[in-house]
Amino acid sequence: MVTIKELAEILGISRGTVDRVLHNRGKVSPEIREKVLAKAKELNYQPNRAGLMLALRKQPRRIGALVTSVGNPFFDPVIEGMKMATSEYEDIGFSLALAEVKGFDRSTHLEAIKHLVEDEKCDALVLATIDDRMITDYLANLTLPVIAVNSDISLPSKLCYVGPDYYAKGALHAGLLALAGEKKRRILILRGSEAMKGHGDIVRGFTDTLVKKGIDATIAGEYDTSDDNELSERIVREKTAEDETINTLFITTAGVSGAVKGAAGRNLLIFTSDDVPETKNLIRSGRIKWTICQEPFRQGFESVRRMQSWFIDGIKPENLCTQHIVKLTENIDSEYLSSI
Amino acid sequence: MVTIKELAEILGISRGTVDRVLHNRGKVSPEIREKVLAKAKELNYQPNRAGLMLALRKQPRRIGALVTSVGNPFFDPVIEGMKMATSEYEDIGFSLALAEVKGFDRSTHLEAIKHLVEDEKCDALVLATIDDRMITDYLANLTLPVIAVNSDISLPSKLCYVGPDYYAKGALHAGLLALAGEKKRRILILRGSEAMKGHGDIVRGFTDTLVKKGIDATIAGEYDTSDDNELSERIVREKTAEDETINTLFITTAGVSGAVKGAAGRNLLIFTSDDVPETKNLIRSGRIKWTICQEPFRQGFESVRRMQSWFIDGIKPENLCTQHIVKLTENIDSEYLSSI
DNA sequence: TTGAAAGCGATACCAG
DNA sequence: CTGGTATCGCTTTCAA
Repeated sequence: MVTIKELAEILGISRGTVDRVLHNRGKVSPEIREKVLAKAKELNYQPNRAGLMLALRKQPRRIGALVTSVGNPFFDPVIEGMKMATSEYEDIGFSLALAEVKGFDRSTHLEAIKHLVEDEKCDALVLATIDDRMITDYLANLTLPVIAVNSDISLPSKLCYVGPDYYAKGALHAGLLALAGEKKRRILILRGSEAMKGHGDIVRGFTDTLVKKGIDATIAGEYDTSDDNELSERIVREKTAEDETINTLFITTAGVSGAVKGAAGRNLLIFTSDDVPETKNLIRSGRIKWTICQEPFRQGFESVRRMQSWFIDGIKPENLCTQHIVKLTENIDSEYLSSI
Repeated sequence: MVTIKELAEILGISRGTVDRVLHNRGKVSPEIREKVLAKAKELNYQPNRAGLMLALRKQPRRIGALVTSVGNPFFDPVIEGMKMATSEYEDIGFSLALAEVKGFDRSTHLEAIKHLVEDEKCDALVLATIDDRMITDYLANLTLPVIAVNSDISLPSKLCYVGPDYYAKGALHAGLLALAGEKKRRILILRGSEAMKGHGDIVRGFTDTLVKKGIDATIAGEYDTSDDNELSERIVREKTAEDETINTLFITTAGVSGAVKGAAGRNLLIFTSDDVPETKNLIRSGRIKWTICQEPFRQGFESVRRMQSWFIDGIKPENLCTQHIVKLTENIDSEYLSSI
């Protein structure tokens, strides 16, 4: 509750000097430095956010965000969240530069990131990108703060990760499958690109947990559908024709409607991940039994907000693991866009 | 992006006058008033939050909160959320007065609320209370802003409600029960006090949905356990002895460990609401198959935060329906205290 | 190396 | 009814 001004008065020095000590800028004599630090600690000095924000607007900050939203409606609420967080602080000089790309090609991603840094002159990066050396090496050589959102990257200097634990998500799918009965399972899996580590983690979490729980299940096959509906449809149709024992379909990627079409006429238990519009109707009708969402709005909101806090009060943000929200017919229509 | 100062300069009048117009306080000549409003709209004037906050600390605000937390660990994270929201803005003069009571006795609640208003001199109320005329009549005669949290109240003047849709929660339980197999169900229900409307709504949502989905299920009985473990245990033991066809136990209240003890030796499918510590171990071990949580931390955080926003920028907050989080063994240990 | 002062946006109060 | 001014906490810049 003590302010810089009060601290200065108590110590009989000027506010400027106290400020210089507390922020390690400029030269201050060691004795005064010690005295200030001691007193600040004693009186538990905490900077006032309002004052901080007011002074901060002199140096506008641009936050660059990369999302693989092209052709993937999952990212729509993520972007909404980012914009919402930006609008809360735009009057103190924060702005958002959005780079939207399609898929997981590393050159495309690198190019988009370079655009944010070089053309948009961003002061910070919030990235939903792939964990590739070409990209992390480039980022490691920048001095910009980076937050990973939705999919984590191996960058020691990153501030934090905001997004789901994909392995746990796969495990939860297995838990639901166990709940759904002791029937013998033969499972066909449609998954997303290997380039994005999370896609593999979901499947691993799923299969590991099936084994751990001793569930009577086997995997009939695991295919990357490249988020393509026609490909998904063909795979499901062919595989279920080849192997009549397949009774379960696990779709962890886009291309859901194609896959479901391919399963027409067959009595499969189907479950998916996320509640993109394509999925919603199929959950409502009961054709898809459940889906597990991952708070996309919050991912966007929190990633940008954490970057803002980093600039405002310099506290290194902690990782945020978003919740896994199980959705059935009964709750598919509840709001995903919580108004925070 | 335009400020009051700029507005004043453009119009050739003082900042004080602009301020008076924009806040409807003090007297201003109609012509000037019109001019100011027109210009403000034209230039899309938005108050700057930093400036607002800085000026606001001159009038400290005390927010009074009532929670039925005594003997009910569900409210622990709610309180944490309230404290977290308070700490974010305490440097601009917000403080929290917490009144903790046990159970749903209306006189106890009214007394606690009066204490907040009269003794603690609170400027606003955030209440987890019962929807009783004695209480709402008292509140209606106050001029303080009120937000209902966790359980809604019939108070026309309340700003908003933050908490779950209990009926939907019951429906989701029914959805999960349907997922768990087509077995014929005979269900024993343990529920909380009628005084709290939500308790009844859960059961209604549950039974309505069982019927709607055409599930082969009957209710063996529905009992208020008063959150008491010994009573729960006795009821479960007696009822399951009387009626050997009972194969399902739905516990929507505290006293979970007692109820589970009473079910010892019997092969019941058990499910509950919320993940209080008492429940956690039983979910881990698989004795309880699932529980549905309701973001308690967020309820506390958002209710207080909404009240703060009401004071800071005067925007009437919207209702917030918290999500229903299905928890199985696989995700019972993921964090409930999301750091927002 | 340190002090003093201006400025950020909004409010409150005192004069006129 | 209106204008002017001090104030809030912090940063930054200019002098000393």
